Amino acid sequence: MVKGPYPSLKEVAARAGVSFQTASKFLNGGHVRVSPETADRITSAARELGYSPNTIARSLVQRASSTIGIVAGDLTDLALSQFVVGAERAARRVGHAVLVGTLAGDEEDGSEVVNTLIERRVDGIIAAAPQLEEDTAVAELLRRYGSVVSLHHVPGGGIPTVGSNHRDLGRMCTEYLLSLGHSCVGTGTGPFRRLVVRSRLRGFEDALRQASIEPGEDLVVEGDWTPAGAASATRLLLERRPQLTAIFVHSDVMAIGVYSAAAAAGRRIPDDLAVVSCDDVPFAQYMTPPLTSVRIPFAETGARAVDVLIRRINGEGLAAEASLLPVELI
Amino acid sequence: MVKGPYPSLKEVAARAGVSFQTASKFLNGGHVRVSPETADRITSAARELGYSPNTIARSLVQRASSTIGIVAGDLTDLALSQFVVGAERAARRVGHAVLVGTLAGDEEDGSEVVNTLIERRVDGIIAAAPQLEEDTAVAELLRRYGSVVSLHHVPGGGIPTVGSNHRDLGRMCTEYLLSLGHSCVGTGTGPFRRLVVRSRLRGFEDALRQASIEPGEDLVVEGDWTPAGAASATRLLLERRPQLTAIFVHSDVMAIGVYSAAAAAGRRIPDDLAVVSCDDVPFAQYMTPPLTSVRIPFAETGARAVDVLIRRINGEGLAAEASLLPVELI
DNA sequence: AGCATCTGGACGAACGTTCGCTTAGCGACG
DNA sequence: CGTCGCTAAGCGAACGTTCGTCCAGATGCT
Repeated sequence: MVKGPYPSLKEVAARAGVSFQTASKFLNGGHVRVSPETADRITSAARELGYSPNTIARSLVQRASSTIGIVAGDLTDLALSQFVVGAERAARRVGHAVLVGTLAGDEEDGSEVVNTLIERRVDGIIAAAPQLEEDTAVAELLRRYGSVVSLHHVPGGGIPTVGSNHRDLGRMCTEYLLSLGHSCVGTGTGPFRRLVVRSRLRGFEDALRQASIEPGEDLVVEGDWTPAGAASATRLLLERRPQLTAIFVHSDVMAIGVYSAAAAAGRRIPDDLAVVSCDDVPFAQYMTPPLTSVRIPFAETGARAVDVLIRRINGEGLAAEASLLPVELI
Repeated sequence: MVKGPYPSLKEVAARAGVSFQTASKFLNGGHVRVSPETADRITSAARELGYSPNTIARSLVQRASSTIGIVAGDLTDLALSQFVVGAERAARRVGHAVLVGTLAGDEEDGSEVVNTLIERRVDGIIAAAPQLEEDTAVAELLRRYGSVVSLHHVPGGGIPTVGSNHRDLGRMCTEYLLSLGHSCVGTGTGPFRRLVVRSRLRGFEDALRQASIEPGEDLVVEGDWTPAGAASATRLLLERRPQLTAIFVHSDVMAIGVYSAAAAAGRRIPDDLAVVSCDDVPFAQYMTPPLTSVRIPFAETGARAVDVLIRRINGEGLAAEASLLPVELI
């Protein structure tokens, strides 16, 4: 219960018999020459008093908080939480703390969250909330605020983005199904308004065309990331195209809905219906039958985002989109 | 790209023709009487300049950062992320920001994370990392630091805890299976070293005894939260007690492993083997067959934790364990 | 001996706030 | 007419650092 009044540099210095500025230089300020004996006195004074530097005061004078903010969407989403974990680790490694604001749920005010971060003078902001794709107010706020990196496309552009190449991902998944010998392949997607979804869809079409198959509109059903949506998408697909033998869905959780709908329709997986999805959640291989899924390197993306952000904070240029590569898995 | 030099109170005040202290009182300092006209001048000066209060400076003089720290374990765990989301929302509602430190992975140093938070002078800390149950170094650190609330038991005690009543939960799940007519019920648990696990186990035994069934040791197999562990636990259970017809597992993700093992053993669910678990992950009802699961109010627990913490920060007593209640679900 | 150079450390200022005390102006009251 | 009380605003200090400059003494060189 030490609490409240932390010992300050002044007290440490007094005990060591030096000026507090000297103590500051020695304790926090890197490499200043101090005679070995004073060094010793300061060190032990600090230890005895249990000195802990006050980052707040430091931030004030340095005008940098060594803190970055993350505006996160629904952390409950595995993808996002992996991203945040990756980002936090990377940030800590470079001496930055992470302030998170969640945007989960119905209509929380994005601007409010961002403003909270700004008032706390974070050095930079990472946007990792899909719903920001449609929020022009927040987009404007972020654009005005220099150091920002986003996981998703931000309306109006001008903000560097990190992520994976989802067009490749869509193509890869589809090609995998085609390579298995399937010729009638459908897809249950996420909401079309998301850029990722549209990218994956293009990849899907790419692959079909390359196999000289016309990617008919009836092969595509929009979903909403939920198993329920995926289940009804599957029903619809099977109804439209009874000869359908393969499905590419946009997330592992959706795949569960596909399994469920397939069972209800009396289709056996993978004999009557092959399924491939993406995310590679830890339980994918334990589903019956095991799910084929593409791993998306969310944690690495988080680390990458921090990397780009720090560079931006330090004023080093670059604005391009950084892409990372996905890997197949069974 | 406004960046760096935010306008300060002084600049706002200069533009409005008042002293900066007056501007401070009016803008941030609650209800001070100011003549309507000056109020107006200050307001518009602030708006024109795009003034944003500097929380850092405020924290320095007030010796309170309006920030709380969360030491979180693996955020990738749905339970924990729900908790964090709940906590963050609650914190924001009372004007506090949230600094997270993750402890995910092998051996990250808990003390280091906690120290980072302390150096940033968070007003209080919420511990939400299961592995802290075994970390006496961090426990000591937290105990010395007054305002702490934990989601898990902290070695040495002295730290208030929030959570659900897991003994009741264990009993509830087991009774449910018994009420279905099963008389040979087994359980696949989490690691025994976790208090939650032991509590649930006691509830399991309570229920069996109440039904006049001897809770044999061979009905219990320790798992590790993973589907793989649960699958082998299931195999072991079925091997020991071929007449087993019901299983209670400690998480929905583990339930997936049970399904998988049951399928491999040729047991049909729920005809040959009934399964109940807890967490109520969103996809539980879409598994085939739908999973019966107990909902644990993680988000509410997070909010509750913040509540207790804030009270502690304000010096209002109370140290007891606060419990919340779980609800059945199909 | 005189001067430049280095070394260990002190010192003042600044960062942007909040907080408590003081003050100028003004109407009311006895 | 002197005093009181009120209102609107100003002023100084403090919070715990970092940073650049300054200074005294010791040492080296000629």
